[in-house]
Amino acid sequence: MKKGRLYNRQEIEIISKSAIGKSINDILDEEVITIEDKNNPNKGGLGQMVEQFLFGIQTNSDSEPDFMPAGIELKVTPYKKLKDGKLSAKERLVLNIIDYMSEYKNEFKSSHFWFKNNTIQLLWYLWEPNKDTKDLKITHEKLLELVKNEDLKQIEEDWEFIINKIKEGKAHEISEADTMYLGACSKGANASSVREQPFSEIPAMQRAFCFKNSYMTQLVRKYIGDYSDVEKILKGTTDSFNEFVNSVINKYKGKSQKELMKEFNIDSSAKNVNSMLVSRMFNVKSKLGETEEFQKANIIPKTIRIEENGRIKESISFPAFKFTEIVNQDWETCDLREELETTKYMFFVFKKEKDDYIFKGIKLWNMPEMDIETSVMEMWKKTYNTIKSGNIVRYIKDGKRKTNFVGMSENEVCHVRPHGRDAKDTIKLPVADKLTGATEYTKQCFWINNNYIKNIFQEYIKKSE
DNA sequence: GCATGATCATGC
DNA sequence: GCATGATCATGC
Repeated sequence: MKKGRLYNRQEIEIISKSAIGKSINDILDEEVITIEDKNNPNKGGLGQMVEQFLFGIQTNSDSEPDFMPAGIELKVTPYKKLKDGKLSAKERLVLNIIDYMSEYKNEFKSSHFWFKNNTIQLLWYLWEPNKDTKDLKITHEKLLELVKNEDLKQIEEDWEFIINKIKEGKAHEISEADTMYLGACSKGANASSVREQPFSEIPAMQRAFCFKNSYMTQLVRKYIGDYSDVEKILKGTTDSFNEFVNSVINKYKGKSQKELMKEFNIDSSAKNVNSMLVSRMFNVKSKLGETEEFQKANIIPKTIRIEENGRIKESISFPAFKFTEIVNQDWETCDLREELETTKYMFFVFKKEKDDYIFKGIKLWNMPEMDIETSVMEMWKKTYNTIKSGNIVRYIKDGKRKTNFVGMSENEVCHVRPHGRDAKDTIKLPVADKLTGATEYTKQCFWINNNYIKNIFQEYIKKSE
């Protein structure tokens, strides 16, 4: 029954289910499959091999779905096990390239995106390090029908957002972090892979629609496992994410830190008391950023305090990094770049008035590509070199160590500073520090400069002046 | 006043 | 015990 592209929905389902528990090598060992190319199974990735050896279709770059007339697109996608045992998607799911010159003419349901991807047969395989691709096993399958998907509303909103940027002549400003679930990821060898856009002379980076890594991770946890203890913020409401967030903000806007502490029965001198208040606003037990909706959209909540004079006193910290991991990465694929390119930050603004901080509202923001590829890159590369060369401590004065890490005054956007319990909270260095001989050093993290971040909050700073 | 090193309370 | 979000403390 080799019909290739002509398989119908039921046949696709049967074949997909038959692949579960098998690797490409297992599939090739089976007698049933007799494809001409069976003896040349070395080209392409796992996805192409599955298309070829499981379904008997040749890789193509057709604008149609893989199976016609069934109208089903086939996607083979990896997930992995994290150190803490949780599952996560290994990659974003890349869909079709965005044709800036034509896609804007369509409505969502008549778009090329919809035509190609409205029904996707997913095959998941478990990615494991140091294992031959042909030995990785397919473990789960799922037919993803967008029309029945609980996230369809958000996906359509995301599509509209991207299309609007094209219509505004701003295709060159699109960022994957712009949207919630459906993203526009860069596609091409480097920043010089550009194409024309209809409403501007500026060439725009080639991009494809994708389901963002964070969204795929939630699908993995939902359909493969590990999902039960994830808290939701949307409980017993028909509101969309945005509507719900707005209703919560409006409920608490204008209240002070002291009032909110009283209302939520929090008596704490913790430095992150405002973030505790924010979790309570959303009636979340743990952390707001760990809820299903925030994870799925890759939104990280942060609180920010604006002083009476409009200054933001403190920079914004990231989790501490591991020195040994930094030197094993390069800029193109490092965690920091990945996070900044794909993450949206939801700032909860507290502004100082008299002896209290008033909750003023939120601001959604992601770092512009331009800043990531210049200032952040310079900082990251210098951090890499500092660690790799063992040149961390510059000198010691009054018991305090002056370092060669990138400081605030040196970089417009970000810097490196300690981040731990105290100076004794150390972690292993890949290369001993030349000056002190230390083989461990106080944990550090990347910080976004307070003065850089200030520009984002002009509306809040001006408003009450 | 600002930049930098250091540190705190919490939750799991 | 540790990671995290965040603010404190001090010398120039």
